[in-house]
Amino acid sequence: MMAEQTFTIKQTAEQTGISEDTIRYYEKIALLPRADRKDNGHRIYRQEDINTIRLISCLKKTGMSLEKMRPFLAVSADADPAEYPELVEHIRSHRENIVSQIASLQQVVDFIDMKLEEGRYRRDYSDESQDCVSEKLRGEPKSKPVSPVEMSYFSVSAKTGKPPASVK
Amino acid sequence: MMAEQTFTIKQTAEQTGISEDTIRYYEKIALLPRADRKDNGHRIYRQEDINTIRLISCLKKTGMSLEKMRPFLAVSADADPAEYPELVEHIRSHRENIVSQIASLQQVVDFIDMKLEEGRYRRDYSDESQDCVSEKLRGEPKSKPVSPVEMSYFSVSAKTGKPPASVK
DNA sequence: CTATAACTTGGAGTCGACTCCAAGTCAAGG
DNA sequence: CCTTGACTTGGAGTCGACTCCAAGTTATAG
Repeated sequence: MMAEQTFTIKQTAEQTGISEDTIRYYEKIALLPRADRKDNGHRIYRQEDINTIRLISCLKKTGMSLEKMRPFLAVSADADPAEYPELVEHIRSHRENIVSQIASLQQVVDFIDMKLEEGRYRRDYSDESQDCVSEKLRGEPKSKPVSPVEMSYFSVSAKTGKPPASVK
Repeated sequence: MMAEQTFTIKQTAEQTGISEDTIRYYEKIALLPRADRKDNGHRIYRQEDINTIRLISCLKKTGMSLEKMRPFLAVSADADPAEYPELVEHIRSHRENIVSQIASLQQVVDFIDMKLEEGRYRRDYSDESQDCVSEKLRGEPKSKPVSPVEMSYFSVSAKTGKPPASVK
């Protein structure tokens, strides 16, 4: 058996879709651990590292900032989450963010579908509908339903930015 | 009947969760149309404007840049999408983006669930699994199964189509 | 009359996340 | 030996999206 395959930074970039510069940048800000080097100083990556980079890329898609990723990577990298209860809370809360983000996204999809499908014979919708609202989320099929859900997620400040100007 | 309710920028900020500064900024970059002013020059907003701002906020959550929102807002603001076929294509394509983003997000949720639940009795997963992939999702709050996504979104080179080592 | 508050404007500053650059090292090929 | 190419480094520059500021206006309250 071969002693575990390794990759250059270029190969790693190709495999992950993250640019070499960005990978170095992640190392620079210590989001990634310092990669091992060959004798000539070149970085070498293993499958494990590629997985980590993919995880970063994945989390980025959820709108998580690089800073907030650190704890995730910690859990991912070493083992047992149960040993870091604080972290677990952190993560669980981000899970909720994501779930609500999915709802948000599904609503945009519904909104788009609505716009695209209803085509023309619509006169006024502008008063209550275009909050891209709905609530059921399923996968693909173009959903008709647009049930009135309170767009609670709208103002309740999802995650980005600051809290909504001190709610009275 | 009353001649349509209007709001100050402050009220609008409160209702939408978008700061006054940001609302003015959106106007400055013409993402929002120039708001009407009162005699004293203060901006006034109507329900329609608030809806538009909410739509922006909504689209932002889907990771869309302000620039790419412009066409969406055009469709939303005035009427019939069927009149702008180019736009419709644009939007349809973003819809696909979002759908795949939902898949992405669902996988992160699954990944988190996996990590949180398997708790400790897991030895190694680090070689192939932590691409935050999985495909089952037992009920939690609401969502049912979403879709049997493969990790195609993980960059063009989705290498081995190997199913995740059947988590759990 | 003053001062507080809610706004206006243009412009400057900040921050996260890259992205690019110059100068240097090293290995292989012509 | 010289060049080419793939890398290294530290640091500077860019870009999107705000966020803050100072100076000014108008309205209301004491």
